[in-house]
Amino acid sequence: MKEKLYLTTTLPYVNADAHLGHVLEFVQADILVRYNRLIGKEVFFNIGTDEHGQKIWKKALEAGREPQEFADFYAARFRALMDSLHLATDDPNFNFIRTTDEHHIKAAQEFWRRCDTAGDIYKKAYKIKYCTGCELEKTDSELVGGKCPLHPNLEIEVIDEENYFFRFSKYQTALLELYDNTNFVVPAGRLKEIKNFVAGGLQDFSISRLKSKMPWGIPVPGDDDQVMYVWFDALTNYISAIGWPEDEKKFEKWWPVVQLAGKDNLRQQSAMWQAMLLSAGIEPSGRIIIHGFITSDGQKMSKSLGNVVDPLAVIEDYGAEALRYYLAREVTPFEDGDFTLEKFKQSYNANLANGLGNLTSRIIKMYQSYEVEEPTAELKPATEMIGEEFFREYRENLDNYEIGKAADFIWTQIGEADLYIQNTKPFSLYKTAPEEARKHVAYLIASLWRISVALEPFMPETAEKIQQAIKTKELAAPLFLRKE
RNA sequence: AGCGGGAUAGAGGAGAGGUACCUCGGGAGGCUCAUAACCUCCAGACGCCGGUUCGAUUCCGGCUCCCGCAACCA
Repeated sequence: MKEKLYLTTTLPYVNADAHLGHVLEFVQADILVRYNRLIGKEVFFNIGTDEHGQKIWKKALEAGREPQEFADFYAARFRALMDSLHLATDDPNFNFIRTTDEHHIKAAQEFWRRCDTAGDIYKKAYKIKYCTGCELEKTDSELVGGKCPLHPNLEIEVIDEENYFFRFSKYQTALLELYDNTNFVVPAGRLKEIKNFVAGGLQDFSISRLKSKMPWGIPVPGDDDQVMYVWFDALTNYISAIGWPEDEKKFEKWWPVVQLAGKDNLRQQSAMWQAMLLSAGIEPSGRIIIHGFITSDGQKMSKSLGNVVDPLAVIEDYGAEALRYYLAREVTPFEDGDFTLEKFKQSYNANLANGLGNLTSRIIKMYQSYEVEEPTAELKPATEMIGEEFFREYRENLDNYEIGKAADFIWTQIGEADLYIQNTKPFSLYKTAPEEARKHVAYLIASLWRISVALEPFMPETAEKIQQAIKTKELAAPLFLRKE
């Protein structure tokens, strides 16, 4: 039987277009998905959009549109982005979930019932601070001297709202036990962080909102006045995506999940969600992999700083393959990584144009000019080849989610091929000893083929182009032209 | 206050108890298959103060400076 893997990203909240952070996670996920398929696993790949909640409701109101219409608009744009990024969307085990899908709504409600049956949901009055000037809830951190900084002449009102709460506190011990599995959260530093947090004590959190104030959510079963708070609803997507609750067979086949999430999601994914699963009587997630943020010139990207990079613009100028390359190799998988257009261009020119692209051109040119025979025995299918000793280091890195190090392996091979050409000089040898020259070129073709195999998870289209060029002895167009 | 991460050539990154590596940039040379590409060589660095050690940039302690997080923002 084939080994299985269920991998999911965090669902982005669709109140705006995707930014580079989302794209980083999508690309990391896609590389892991493609790699695991390459080594022979059957992989279910879940990705999608989180569509309920106050922010979307408000934005829709402001725009004078229905929240669903608003969510549809952004969901379609996110879905289109998946293809623009060359994600493996044509695989039957690719799933794009929307939290407004009928099936997901039913699953979220059933999940609620299970937690309720377990005695983990209760109603209590919940005090919020409210500024009548802003007509908004305020948190303590937003207040200055106990008053709203925008309306210092008004008193902050305290409003009591009855909401449902989830007994998070009940699961402290169970969570700490879960963290005894030292690989539950990767990297280790993040596991330590969440351990410390949970050990410090947990407070129950609210999981519903008054429908009269904010109707855009999944109805709470058995209470027409309340809708689910968006987190409670959204987290259940990881199980509803694989058929929970009614398709037990499918669920059993894929669960537990390996999740990718940003460092801001550490608590939600590795503590809150796990407690919810325990409450509902479902086995916890398999693993949570936490990545960092993309900064720009060392600073958080933000509209006010004007340093936001639009992923679509980068794809427009350089192509998705180049963006995938940068995110995979120049951004460390677990720490923050920096992205500026300047750095991007530099890396593109050095590694894609001068490196991979130029190497491919020079090898293919000699291959066709010197009438070299195809080294057929060396051009084995990728799925067969990837298990060879040659790729051991590459596989070990990807098995440990070390995406950048696996990419380094590929570029080491590229460097060695360039050096091999320099040392054996087939281009001058061809004049005096053409057979010798042909042997060297055949060797180079085999190297280039191996490079293309390793490249598949990272740059699927480029890998395909290289293999085509080898098969047809013809490079249709240079892979990556230098940008000035 | 607390928690976490970081400080490595001009810039950006990797690294390991004992010749400190890579990319870009600077200098010199080589090659002509290639996308002014590719190859070789040269110059240039481990924040500060202690400790452990035969030996620390790497381990430990302190200091200085930066950057996150601080309950639901990838």
